[in-house]
Amino acid sequence: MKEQRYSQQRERIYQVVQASREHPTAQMVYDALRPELPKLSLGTVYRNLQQMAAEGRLTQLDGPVARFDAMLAPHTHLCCASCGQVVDGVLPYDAALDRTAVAEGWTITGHSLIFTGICPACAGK
Amino acid sequence: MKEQRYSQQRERIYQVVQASREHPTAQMVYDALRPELPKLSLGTVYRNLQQMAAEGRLTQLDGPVARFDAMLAPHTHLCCASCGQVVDGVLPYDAALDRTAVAEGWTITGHSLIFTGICPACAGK
DNA sequence: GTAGCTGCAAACCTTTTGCGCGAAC
DNA sequence: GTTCGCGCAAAAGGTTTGCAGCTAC
Repeated sequence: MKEQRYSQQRERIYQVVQASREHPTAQMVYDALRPELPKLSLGTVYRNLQQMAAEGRLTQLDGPVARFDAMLAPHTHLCCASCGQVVDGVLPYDAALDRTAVAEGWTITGHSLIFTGICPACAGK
Repeated sequence: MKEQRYSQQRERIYQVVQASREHPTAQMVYDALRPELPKLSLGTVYRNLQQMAAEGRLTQLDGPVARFDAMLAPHTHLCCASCGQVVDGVLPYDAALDRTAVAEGWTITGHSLIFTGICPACAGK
């Protein structure tokens, strides 16, 4: 395992993901930081998000474009089919499911429960 | 709504997705059809998969690369974290969840339950 | 004859990567 | 001083799109 050094950029990227409630994409993080770090590179954002996801410091949400979540406690998500926004769900994550889902030979490490629907903003269009 | 015409390509694309149990990607469908339809274009595969997904004739599975499923009955999926393969899960889909998950102002249309783990093939590496 | 669909190729967007310089230790 | 991280730019997927010709109706 490689030694990891402090970097201002990584800390700010993490803070942006943590402060946001919208599970930002790499591009969103980049845009959010551009005003204060004008020299920031999008490649750096990707590198750090991926690194923190690998460490388990962030969770990566699959989708057409990857989103990141700093809330590590398992929970569910709601995804709007119209605008693509993702918000946290109210239903708790049921870890017991992982035990009942075992299939022949598989080792289950977790699950993701994503509800699809229309968000309030898009419903009124 | 636009009128839709029959096309040999679309039918074969659908049949490939339906016949496969691996939830193929566009590229996989393309490769599968190349021998019999050498002039087939990857763009045509994408266009038709997307069109059938929009119609509800296929389901699109999110991920780093999009996969398609012709099994419309709700069910769960197992995704291998190592090789990325997706297989159908044994646990039935619980439609009742959609009613309990309602958040302020949202209209829920369905949900996706994806288990992550290691498949038998990758476990033995 | 009139749309719709195809094949082809270019464009797009997201994500990854190679490299030389600057920063952390 | 050594190693790691950054910024930059190019490359690498995956997916979409414009267009001219062919096809279903």
